[in-house]
Amino acid sequence: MEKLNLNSLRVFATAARHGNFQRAAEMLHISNGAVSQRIKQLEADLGVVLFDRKPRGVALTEKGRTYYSAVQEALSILAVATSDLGQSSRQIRLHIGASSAAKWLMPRMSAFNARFPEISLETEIHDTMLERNLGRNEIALWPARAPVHNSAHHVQCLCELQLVAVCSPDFLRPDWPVDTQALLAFPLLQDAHRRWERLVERTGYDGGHSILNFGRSALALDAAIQSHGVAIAPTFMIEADVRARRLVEIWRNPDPSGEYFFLSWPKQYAHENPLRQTVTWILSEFGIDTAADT
Amino acid sequence: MEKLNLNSLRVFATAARHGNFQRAAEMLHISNGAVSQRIKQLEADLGVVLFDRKPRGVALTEKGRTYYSAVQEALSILAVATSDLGQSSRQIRLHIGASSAAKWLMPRMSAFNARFPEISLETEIHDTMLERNLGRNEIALWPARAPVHNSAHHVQCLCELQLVAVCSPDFLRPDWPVDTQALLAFPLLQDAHRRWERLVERTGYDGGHSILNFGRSALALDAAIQSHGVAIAPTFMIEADVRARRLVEIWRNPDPSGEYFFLSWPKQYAHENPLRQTVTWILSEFGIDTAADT
DNA sequence: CGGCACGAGTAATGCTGCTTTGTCAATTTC
DNA sequence: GAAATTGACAAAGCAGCATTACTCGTGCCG
Repeated sequence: MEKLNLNSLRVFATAARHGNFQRAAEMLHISNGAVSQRIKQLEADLGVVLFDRKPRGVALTEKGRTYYSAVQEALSILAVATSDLGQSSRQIRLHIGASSAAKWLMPRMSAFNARFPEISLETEIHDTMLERNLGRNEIALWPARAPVHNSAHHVQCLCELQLVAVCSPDFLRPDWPVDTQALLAFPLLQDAHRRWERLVERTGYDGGHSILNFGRSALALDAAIQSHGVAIAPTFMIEADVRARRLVEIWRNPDPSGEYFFLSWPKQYAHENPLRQTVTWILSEFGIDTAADT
Repeated sequence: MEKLNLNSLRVFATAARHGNFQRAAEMLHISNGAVSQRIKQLEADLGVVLFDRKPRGVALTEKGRTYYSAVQEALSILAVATSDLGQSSRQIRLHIGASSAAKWLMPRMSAFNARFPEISLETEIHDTMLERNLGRNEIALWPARAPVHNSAHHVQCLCELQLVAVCSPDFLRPDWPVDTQALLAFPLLQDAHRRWERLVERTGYDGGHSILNFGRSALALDAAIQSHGVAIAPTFMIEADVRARRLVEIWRNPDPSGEYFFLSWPKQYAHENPLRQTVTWILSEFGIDTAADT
C-alpha cells in the first residue's frame, strides 16, 4: 500500500465499471495501451489477478470484485470531498444531461434567478449518469427506467417520460391531426435513443420513411423548429417551445414509455437552505408539492 | 477530480499528518522537493490553498482540514482493502514494534505454533504506530500513554509498563540489591525512550554516570545480556530472558510509568476464528481471561 | 547580534509511465 | 469461410514526476 500507485486504482475502477479496457481508456482520456499497462502493473503489485480476460472485454475475478467495491467507495469519498472544496454555500451544482439542460432548465433559468437571486446555479452537463455520490450543494436530474436507490441520496420521481411528436407550426398541413401510419411518412427527426426507429419496428409499418439522426434530443427539436420534419421527445422537453408557438404537438404515444425523470439530492445536506430551496423549486415546476416543510 | 493526481493526495495526507513537508518526504521515502512540488501542483489543480506555510513546518488551512479528513478516510479504506486482498483466512498479520517482537513475541512463537498449527502468523514490524484501520485478520500491539479509541476497533489494555533494571547474572556484585543512587553509577544502557536520562534528571543525582544509547530496547537488553551494563525495560520484555537466567532483575521503578501496552483488533471481524483465537491467546499470555466466549 | 539549524522553494537532469503504432486472436457478418 | 470488427497486448519515442543540489527566509542559542 505504501508504494501502491493510486492513479492505477482509478484506472482499475473505471475498467471494472465498464468491463472493458477500451471503454475505460475513453472515459479517462488515455490510450488503451495505458490501461492495459496500468492494470498489469497493479495486478503485479498486488500479487492478485483482478480481471478474467474474456474474448470481448474483461470480467472481475472474485477478489477483483471485493476490491472494486472498496476502491469505488474510497474514490467516491474523494470525488465528493474534491467537489465540495471550492463550493461556497450559495452555489448549487446541478448535474443534468445536455438536452434536459437546453430544453427544460434554460427556459426556466431567468425565473429561477428572479425568485432566488442569492443562489448561483452552476449547471454541469453530463453524457453519462454521474457515478459518484452527490456532495454538499449538488443535485442531479436524470432519466432512467427505474430509480437508482442509494442510502446517501433522496430520489424523487418527477414524471413519466411521455413521448410526443412535434413539428413547427409552419410544417402543418390541412390534414392534421394524423394517425400513426401517416405520421411515419414524414421526415423523422430522432436522437441517440432512436425512438422513431423503434416505433417503426413495433408498428411493423413498411412504407418509405426517412430518418434523420441527431446526437442529442435538443438538436432534433431545433431541427423540428426549423421545419425539417417531425421530432419525438418527452413532454417536459418541448413544453417551453410549445408555449412559445415554435412547436406544435401533433401526436401522442399511447403506450407508456416505462422511463421516468428523476431528481436526487444528498440526504446529509437535505435540510440546508440553498439546496432545499432549489429542490423544492424543481419539484414545484413538475407540479409536486412539498407543503409539509417550509 | 477526473484528472486529479491521486498520488498527490497521499502526499497531502502524509504532510498534513506530520505538519511538515520534510517529515512527510521521509515517511514516503521521497525527497523534500518532490513533496513541495506535489503539494504546489495539487493546490493549483484544486484552486485551493491547503497549507499555511509557517517558519517551522506547515499548518492546514480551514479548507485543508476538512479536505484532509475526507482524504484520510478514503485512504484508510484503500489501505484496509489492499491489505485484505492477499490474505487467506488462516493468515494473521500482527503489527508490532521491533523490540516487542524480539523480546515478547519471539520467545512465544513456538508455543503459539504448537497450539495453533493451522494459523500462520505474519509479523509486521513498525517504527511508528499504524495510522490506518485494521483489516480482516489484522492485529496490532502497541505501547501508549492512553488507548487510541476508534469505533472500528476493539482496544484492550494488556498491562501497565512497569520499568525494571536488569543486568547479566555475571555482572552481579556482592552488594546487591542496590538502591537507586548506587544503581546510577553503573554503565546505563537505554533505548530511544531515554528512560535512564529522565530518571537521572528526576532524582537529581549528579555523581558521574555513563550512558550508552541504543536505537531499540531489544539492543539495549542484548547489551545487558553481554554484561555491558544495566538496562531498563518494561517487565513484559525481559520476562523470557529472566526465566532463562540470561538477565536478573536488580531494581524496580516504584513510580507508575503512566504507559500501557495495548492490543487492538477490528470489530467487524472479531467473531471470525483465526483472529479470535489469536486475540484470546495474546490476552491469556497477559493473564487476561475471556471465559465468556469459547 | 552572529552563527547555526530548520524547513520550504527552485532548477537541471534522469527515470517512470503515457502515446503511438502495430500485431494477434476471437467473434461477428455477409 | 473471407472480411471486418472488437479488444487485449507489445515495443519504441516522448512527457511528467523524482532526485539532487542548491537558495533563502526564519527562529533559536550563545
